[in-house]
Amino acid sequence: MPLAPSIAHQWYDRSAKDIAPALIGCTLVRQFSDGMMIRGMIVETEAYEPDDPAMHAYRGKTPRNEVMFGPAGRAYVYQIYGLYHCLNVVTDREGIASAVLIRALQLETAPPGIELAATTKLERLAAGPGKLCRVLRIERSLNGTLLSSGQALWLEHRPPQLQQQLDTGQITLTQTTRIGLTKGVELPYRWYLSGAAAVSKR
DNA sequence: TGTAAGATCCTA
DNA sequence: AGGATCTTACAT
Repeated sequence: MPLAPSIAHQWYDRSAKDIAPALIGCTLVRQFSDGMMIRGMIVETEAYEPDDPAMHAYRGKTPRNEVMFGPAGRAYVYQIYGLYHCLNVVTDREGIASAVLIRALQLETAPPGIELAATTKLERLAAGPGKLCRVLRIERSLNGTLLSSGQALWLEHRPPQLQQQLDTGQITLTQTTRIGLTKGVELPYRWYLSGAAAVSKR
């Protein structure tokens, strides 16, 4: 089976609310310097738009958020609550701050070195933005990483079979409001794969 | 230089 | 419902 190419940077050059649902079903790949890989299917995303009060760049450019003003197809990684990291894909044209938060992954296999206790299901290991960054060892050093084959992180398109299931309605996406915010709470910018066990919250 | 809030997660 | 834990942004 040939290797799937990573998603090209031009693909991300649209608004976050267009990209967020399109990323559901795509595969996130984390590759380490020794060649080890962890792969998981994206099952939950949230969009953050320039005119969105919940967006980190709502009040302009700062050192933390400047990656979001750059070209699409890079990683925006920040630390939250002093304990966790969150991974975003930068979207839209250069100069427009816009990003998609990756909220949950369905891992393909248990990551090496992580023992699954009897009570810990694989589906819940990356069910949340902080949890998936912990499992994939994504931290602020990866902020600004180009999402491209051979880098530390990249994305691959939906497998044809999944695309067909979406086209025929066998599988559907749910669109709803975002989680954990105090601003922009009414905006319906969260999407998840209906019924997926790895979704953070239903 | 101080401080309040935060795109989370786990336990009780 | 509360706590862990610390960076960031903005006010003073």
